[in-house]
Amino acid sequence: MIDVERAKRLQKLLGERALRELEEYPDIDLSELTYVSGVDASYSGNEVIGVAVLLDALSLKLITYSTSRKKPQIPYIPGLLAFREAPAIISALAKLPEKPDLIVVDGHGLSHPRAFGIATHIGLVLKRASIGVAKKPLYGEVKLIDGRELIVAHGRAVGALIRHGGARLYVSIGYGVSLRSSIKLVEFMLKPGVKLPIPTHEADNISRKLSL
DNA sequence: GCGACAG
DNA sequence: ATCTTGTCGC
Repeated sequence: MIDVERAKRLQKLLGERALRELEEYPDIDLSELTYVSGVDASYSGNEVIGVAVLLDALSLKLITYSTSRKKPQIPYIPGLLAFREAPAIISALAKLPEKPDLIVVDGHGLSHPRAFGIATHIGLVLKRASIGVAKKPLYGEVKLIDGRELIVAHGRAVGALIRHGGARLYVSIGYGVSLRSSIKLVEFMLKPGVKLPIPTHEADNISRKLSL
């Protein structure tokens, strides 16, 4: 079992670092990407099932996927989701035949109480660009800026609320890619009739079947 | 103390 | 996340 207070202190330390480096995160154009991954987790009995799908970045077609099962080392606590799901997800990502250029995570990135949500956590551990896409808000205020609904947290614009087919998606910077590009890339990965970006939708799909 | 609270 | 009945609407 993980020490909750220790985990929060670690997040605060790494989150402050992430906020400092935020300005240096580069714009990343779709043309620079070859592979993109979508990750998700589900549960079966007392195990966390991590799923990582590998897609062609341009066509968004599924190439393959991998999974990993782990015993949760902590109960679900809002703000500490990564300590519960990231181990299985990172393990699954390591099994893919190719390293993705971008990882789309089911959950928040910098729109987190200590600026260190699961998307940022996974991106930093693997040193890969990542974006968080959550179905519900967690932390930060939505403000209209330049005609866009941005998520402001820790004094900075770290994400955006994107309305898609009646639903709302809370997109936030994960790691290594600017907010501007994160929004643009997620919008590209959204398709009519599918609630989530294709990468996480595919991971969700597979993840759900494996928990049965 | 009260309410909020990703998956 | 997962467990679950009925109900509303195309």
